[in-house]
Parts: sequence; structure tokens; C-alpha cells
Amino acid sequence: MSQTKPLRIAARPRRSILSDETYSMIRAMIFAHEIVPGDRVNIDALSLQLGVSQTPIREALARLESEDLIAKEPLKGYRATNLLTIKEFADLFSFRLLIEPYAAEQAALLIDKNGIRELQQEIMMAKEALNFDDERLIEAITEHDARFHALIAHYSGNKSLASAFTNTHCHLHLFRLYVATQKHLIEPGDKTNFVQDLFSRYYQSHRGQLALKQHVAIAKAITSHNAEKAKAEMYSHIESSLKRFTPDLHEANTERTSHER
Amino acid sequence: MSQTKPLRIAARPRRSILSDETYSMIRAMIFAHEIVPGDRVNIDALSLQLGVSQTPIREALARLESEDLIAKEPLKGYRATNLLTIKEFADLFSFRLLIEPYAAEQAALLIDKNGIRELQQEIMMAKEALNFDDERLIEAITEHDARFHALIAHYSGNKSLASAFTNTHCHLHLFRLYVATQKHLIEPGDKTNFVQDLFSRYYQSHRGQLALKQHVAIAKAITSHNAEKAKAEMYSHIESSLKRFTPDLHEANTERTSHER
DNA sequence: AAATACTATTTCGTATAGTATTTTGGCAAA
DNA sequence: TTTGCCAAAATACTATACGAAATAGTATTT
Repeated sequence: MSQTKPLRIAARPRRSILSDETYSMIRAMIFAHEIVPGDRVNIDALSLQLGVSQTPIREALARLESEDLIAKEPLKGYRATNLLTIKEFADLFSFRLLIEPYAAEQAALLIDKNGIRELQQEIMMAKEALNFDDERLIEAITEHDARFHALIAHYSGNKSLASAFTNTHCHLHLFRLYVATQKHLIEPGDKTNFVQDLFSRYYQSHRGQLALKQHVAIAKAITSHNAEKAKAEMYSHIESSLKRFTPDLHEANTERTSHER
Repeated sequence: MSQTKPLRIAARPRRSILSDETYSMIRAMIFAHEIVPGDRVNIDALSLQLGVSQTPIREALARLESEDLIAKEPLKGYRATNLLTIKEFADLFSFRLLIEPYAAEQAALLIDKNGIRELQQEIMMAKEALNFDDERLIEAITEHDARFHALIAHYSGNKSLASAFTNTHCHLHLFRLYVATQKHLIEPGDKTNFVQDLFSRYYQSHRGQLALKQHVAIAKAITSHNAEKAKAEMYSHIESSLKRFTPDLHEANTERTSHER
């Protein structure tokens, strides 16, 4: 009796949906620069490398295409999209400036005990991450940042907003740019110094706990249901990031912002 | 010499990428309620119906899934997503309220001759559509509305914003809800009257040229580079739509909006 | 009647073959 | 050397058939 159905039980390591796994794997490869921006993506090669057939790969690429992480040129194949330009980053943060302060405000109004716990837990994890060595730190902080903002978008209660935020893939783009500078893949003529400076400031400021302090302030405002403060803190948090991408422009912009009175 | 390569010239009716065509076809089927919300989508059946193999269908569905028009349940298959709830519509319009006034403002600052021409052309087409019979009218107005807002999002110059707007698929969702009411597919107990009333007001107001007047005002502000006015007009345009989804709430909301002083 | 076993259907993934298109590399002519 | 053309190779895209595994439905046993 003990041997009747051994195969049924231990048959497979519980095969999940290969198509989804493949998607995650390719996405991770883009994240980690194993697939370099602008590079051709050969389906055959990927199929061999990941040990799956073409079908799941095609589905994954179709999905990645609609998320703008992969571009398709008909009959020529797929390629990883290029890094965002400085302007595109600036636009991305301008966009976040439109939606995330509102998200924080709504989250402050709507968040429940569960959400409060999650948010506090996330802050705790980030504080622990500060002890990591430099190499792990940036990755950990990036991941924390992504989760933190996604969490707030989620608890805004507005699905349209939450998925719009997710679809920006802002943290993936940031990390990809960072890796590119580390690997000196940015064309030398092209403001490399600026980009590197940007990241040293962006991530060093994390090391210096600046951004984390901002996160703490936002989290505190939300968990105490102070909507006005949550909105304002989120605004200045993102605005300070935006300014790094527009070092020359923000002087000219004299317009008052929505959360100011 | 004339006969050497006749095949090269007239070879095929220039078959484009079947995968993309398939995507469009399935999307159109959702739009037109040929695929009913909540319905199972059988790949085999679709393959037969559209006369293509499974491969392009799979890619199309993967894409539609990441756009939330199709949902995948692992090992159970794909199904068309349900209609948006009233709350989801309200959230959707709240979201548009965050981004589109800004889009109009930026478009007014940045639009070029080409954009101005496009915008005016779009308005002209909409005016002509008013002469259509009722059946065609709603479809034509929906399409105009979609193009008009997308155009402004595009000429905001902010790609993040433009693609976020596109990804809402707001007009598809609206039209789908409309078709559902026409076909009496909404569960009777469930505010059908409200939904039908909503649409009669929404589209009758178009027939009464109300929304088109608003579009004209927005277009005029943008083409004359009046950023403040463009922002304000867009705000009230969307706000009036939002109110149709929140007939009871907007009294309580005493908060001032960002474009008001 | 409930639990179990069996069957049918469907999904998911693989493998392979064929066609269309692009890319490459070489050859000839300018 | 450069330019243009052509054929060959590589690659992308589609079709099709098959099999394994899970779900759903039915029948059987307890």
C-alpha cells in the first residue's frame, strides 16, 4: 500500500504556471541587466537558456511588451527597451507627483488596522536594511521603496490609481539606470557624470537615512489618519526626487502646487 | 526583366503580424460584447472562429490579460473581466481628474501647429457625427471622446501620463457598460435604473451637444495656449462626469480642488 | 448520503515542420 | 574602394499534433 501511488505524491514539485514563472524570470533578467537595454531578445536562445519551450516565452514577451519593458518590431523580433532618458525620468516623477500625494491622502483616510500593520512592518524592514553592506543596500532600499509606494497606492482604495502606479515600473527603471552606470554602459559623452551624481545623491541620501526619514514621516501621517499631512509629506518626498532630474528647471517654475495654500 | 520578380512585388496581400491583428480582433469582440463580461474564453474555439492557430491567440490573450481586459485563472482558462462597478467607475474618473487637467495644461503650453490641426480636425469630425442616427451616434461619440482625450494626453508631452491614460481603457469600459444596459444584461436588482439613467444622461448630453461644447472649450483653450483655462475646463469636464457616478457623495466633499484659487 | 474512484474535458506545455522575412556575406560592376 | 545585387543563412512567425496534468462531472462503493 505504501508504494501504490508514490508518483502521484512526489510526482512534480507542484508545477505552477510556467508562463507566469517565465515572465518573472525574464523580468528579473531585465532588472539585473542580464538582458541589456536595447539588446535583441532571441526567443530560441531564451528557450534554451530557461529550459522551456517557445510558447511560455512568447506569452511572457507579449505581456512584457504591453508593459513597455520589451519592444516588438514586427518580423524583426523583440528587444529590451532602452533606458529612460533624463526627460522621461523627469516626466515620470512629474506623473507620480500628480497621483501619489492623492494616494497618500486617501490612504490616510481609508487605511485599516491591517494596512497600518503592513506599513509599519515595511518601515521596520527598511531600517534593518540600513545595516547591509553597500552592495546589498541599494538593492534592498530599492525593493523597500517599491513596496512602500505600492502599498500606499494600494491602500488609497483606488484600483485605477494603484495599477497606474504599478505600470510605471518606476523602481525598475531607476535600478536599471543605476546598474548601467555601475557597468559604465552609459555613453561617455552623454551626461554620465550627471547620472552618476544623481545616483550617488539618490542612494547616498538613503544611506544617510534622508529618504527613509521621509518615508517614516509619510507612514506616521497615514497611520495617524492625518490626510493633509500625508499628502504634503508625499508631495515633498517625490518633489525632492524630481528636482534631481530637473536641476535647472525648477527655478523657473513659480507655480504654486496643489497641496499648498 | 519585367517578369523576373513578379512574386516579390505582388507576393501577398502584405500579411501583417497575425498576432497583433488577433489582439485587435479579440479586443473589438470585447468592446462589442461578442465576448460577454465574465464569459469563458476558449482558445480552441477562438482559434476556429478567427481562423488562426493557437499561438497568436495565446499572445493576444497574454497581452489583454496584462491590460486587465481578460483575466486568467491558472488551469481553468481565460475569461473576460467583469464590468466595472459603480465605485470602480468613480475611482476611474477620480483618477482621470488627477491627471487630465494637468495634461490639458501642459498641452496648452507645448502643442505645436501639427497638434493644433489634429485637435481642430477631431472637433470637426465630432460635430459631423452629431448628424448620425442614434445607433451610430453613441459609437461615434465614444470613439471621438476616446481620441480627443488621448490626443491631449499625447500632446502633454509626458509619456508616462499618456500611457497611464491609455491603460485605463476608460472608453472601452464605458461603452461596455452601455452595451450591457442595452442588452439588459445587468442584474435587475442591481441599480439598473441608475446605470441606464447614467447613460441616458451621459450620451443624451452628447446628443444635446453639452459634452461637445465642453470639448470645444478645452480645444480652444489649448490651441490658444491658455494653460490655466485649459486646465480648468478639463477639470470641470471630467468632474461633471464623475458626479454622475457619485450622485450622493459630492455634497459631502467640501475640499477645494487644485485648479481653484 | 458521503466518500471515493473513474471518465471526460480542458488547459498547459512541448515538439516540429513549413513559410515569410530579415540579415549576412560575397561577388561583380562602377 | 565603394556600391549594388543576389543568394544563403538566420530568424521570426504560424500551424499542427501530441501528451501530461488538472479540473469537472459522473458513477460507484461504502
